[in-house]
Amino acid sequence: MLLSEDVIVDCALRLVGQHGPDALSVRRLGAALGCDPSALYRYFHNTDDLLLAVADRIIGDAMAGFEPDRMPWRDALREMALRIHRGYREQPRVAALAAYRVTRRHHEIRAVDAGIGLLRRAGFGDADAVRHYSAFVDTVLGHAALDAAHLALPPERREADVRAWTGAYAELSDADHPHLAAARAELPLMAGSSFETALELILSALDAAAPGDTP
Amino acid sequence: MLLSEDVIVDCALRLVGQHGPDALSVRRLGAALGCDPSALYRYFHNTDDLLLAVADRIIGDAMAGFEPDRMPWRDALREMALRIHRGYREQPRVAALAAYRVTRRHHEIRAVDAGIGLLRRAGFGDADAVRHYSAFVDTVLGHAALDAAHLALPPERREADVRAWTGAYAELSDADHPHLAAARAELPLMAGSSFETALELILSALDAAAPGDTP
DNA sequence: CGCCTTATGTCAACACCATTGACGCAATGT
DNA sequence: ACATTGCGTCAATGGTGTTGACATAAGGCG
Repeated sequence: MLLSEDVIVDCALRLVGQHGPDALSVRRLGAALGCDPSALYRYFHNTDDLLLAVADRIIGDAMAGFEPDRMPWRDALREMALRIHRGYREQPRVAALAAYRVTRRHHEIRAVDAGIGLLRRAGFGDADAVRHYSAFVDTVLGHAALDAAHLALPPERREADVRAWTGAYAELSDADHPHLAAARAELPLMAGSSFETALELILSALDAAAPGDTP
Repeated sequence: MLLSEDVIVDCALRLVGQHGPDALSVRRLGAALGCDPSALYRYFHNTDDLLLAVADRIIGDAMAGFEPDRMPWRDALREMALRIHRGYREQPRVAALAAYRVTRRHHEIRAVDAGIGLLRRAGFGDADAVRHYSAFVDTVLGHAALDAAHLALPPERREADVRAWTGAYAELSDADHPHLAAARAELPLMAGSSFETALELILSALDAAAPGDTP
């Protein structure tokens, strides 16, 4: 028994980390494992299934050691968001492929249970807790996917995007773009990630909407 | 001269609209146009180039007729978000690949100018206006990418994701997942898009943070 | 022990995909 | 009238996921 789900997922993460997202193909994976590509179908129904397993591994690693019960719900939600975001940011190439998927696997299920629990602790009713958790986690995943996609770009393309905000965007005619002209000095702020700003906005909105703590 | 950039982009949009996102391939496009697939390379450097041309058309269509000056800044931001989200949602395959790009083109520049203008009108200083616009638009784009990617999935996989929330997720042991158990009846809420909930959260947070209107 | 079943990896093949370079043809400008 | 250019075709290359038949090894059991 050479292969196993874990061995394959390990290898997939290593492969994508080293050779980019396009390296994740059944054939290359088989070559890296030293087995026939079709052998993988003994362990995963198809490539989508494999991708979900990889995504769940990322979630599990990111959430390892998370103990939401030891802190206020806002802080716990913030830490959860930062963990997920960091986990995907460290594997940008996988994140770009998998951030938007429902893995239906163990680690994701645990995370969802914890997240909904935090919002119930904030005083939300069951329906509101689910709705707000959904909005919260999708916002985090959306930013993670965006930032990951940006990180996964070839370096020269990424630098061109950054330069756009400090260079090209700053040279537009003032008449056509009065607000860009007024805020010209601040435009480089557009180049970085806005994840933390958005996270604090969402958290403050949830705080304002929460019926009341039940600590 | 049978072909042209416009004819090809038109056909690509029609093709995706009629036969689903997977229909967008050079071969099918060639077949639909009645020409050899390789003829498209006379007009576009590669498929990515073609995709960006299609994306540019989508952005232009989505923002056409937007007049932010005619309404309160919150309503204008909301409409802007809905327009961008709808535009991408109608072309999921294109959105999934292009939502995170900085186009640096005309329509994007206009939108950024308008958005920053709205936050300046809300009373934010230049730096805060840029920071908050960045967080706002990235949240919208992140959700658009997520929803689009979900819609771009093959139908049976999308349905499997939806079923996960109504089926598999509802059958977990209560002891291991107390909050999922408590909110079991509400879990199907996780299956749909959370974009509008998140949008209202962000808008209310911006509203609360705004120093004061300058209408 | 010997047989039968099951698990697991191999192999060849199918049907797609993007992309490229050589080729022919027709129109255009000189 | 001739050369050049633009444009579509053709054939080929090398990549992709997935499938079904085949071989081989491992246990379970009479």
